[in-house]
Amino acid sequence: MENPSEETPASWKSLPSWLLTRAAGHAHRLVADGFSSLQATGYQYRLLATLEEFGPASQAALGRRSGIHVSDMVATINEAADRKLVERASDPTDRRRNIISLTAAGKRQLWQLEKQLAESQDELLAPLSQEERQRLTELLSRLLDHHDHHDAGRENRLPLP
Amino acid sequence: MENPSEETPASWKSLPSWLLTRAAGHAHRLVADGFSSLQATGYQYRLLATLEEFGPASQAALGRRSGIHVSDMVATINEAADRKLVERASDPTDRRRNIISLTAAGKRQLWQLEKQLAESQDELLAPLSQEERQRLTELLSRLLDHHDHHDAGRENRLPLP
DNA sequence: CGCATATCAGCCAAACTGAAATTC
DNA sequence: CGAATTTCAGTTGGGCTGATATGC
Repeated sequence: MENPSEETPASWKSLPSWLLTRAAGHAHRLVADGFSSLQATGYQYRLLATLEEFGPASQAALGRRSGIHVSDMVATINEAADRKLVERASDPTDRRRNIISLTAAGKRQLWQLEKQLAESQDELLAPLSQEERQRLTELLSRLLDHHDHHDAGRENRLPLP
Repeated sequence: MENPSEETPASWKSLPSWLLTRAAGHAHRLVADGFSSLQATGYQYRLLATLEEFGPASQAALGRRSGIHVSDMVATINEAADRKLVERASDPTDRRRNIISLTAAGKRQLWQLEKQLAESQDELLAPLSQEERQRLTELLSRLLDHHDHHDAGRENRLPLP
């Protein structure tokens, strides 16, 4: 989507799910554009930020902490390791595991990304006052709390044949 | 993403862009699941709703009104036509155009989808009061107004070499 | 001529699934 | 043995681009 620009109508365009989806689209574009100016993606940022916040960890643990799927984590780490932003070392105490850690270059890259990210948030929220920003954040948090704790354990409860 | 469920932390998880993206994810899942129980997708719904609201039109016009890309519109109409939900007739006054119109079956399907959609909205907003729902809607609308009218005419203004 | 229309082929990022090999 | 970990290959739905053929 993302270019009505000609005719503009329609009932469903005021539905909360639509507004949310579109707003998220703008947010995603702003953030992704900011990141790409530093040759990074959302996955790259989340990997680095999780490493800095919780320290070195196995790929599986990083996946759980960052919400990145294990199989995507492999590719994300591959790229970060190629660019010397993280290091992969095998865990001597458990030979299934790799221990991933942040390099100095990775930390510098993370700072850049955080700066970019802050600017993106500001651009995203530009039309809202401080109070409004806070109210939006609070409403969205309430929504997420509900659905995260409530929809958890959904999925495989299908009506079996 | 969509299953933290083990460890739960992280600074960036309170950023507006993140909250928005996640909330939109839940919204999308709820709506898509509802639609899929009627063998439909968002594109199918948007096509039918646009046809009902504005009447028969060419594929290009439907694309502009619904925000569905012309090339996706082709596939969407193909499927709807196969299922007799819409009819394709070539425009006698302009032989480039097809005129697409809603069939009776298409209208019935649209009603079902609208019912489903209303339920999804309610499930999505379950944790919010009426006033809160309205405030959320209003804040999101403000965000969209700004970015729709403001980011329009961005893209190809790159810093040339 | 330049423009609009319909169609087709393919790309992209993000979130997935499924399966295999290895080690605990 | 069952369970966890890493890896690879593939899929999905939504939003795209680019090219082509045709008619205005």
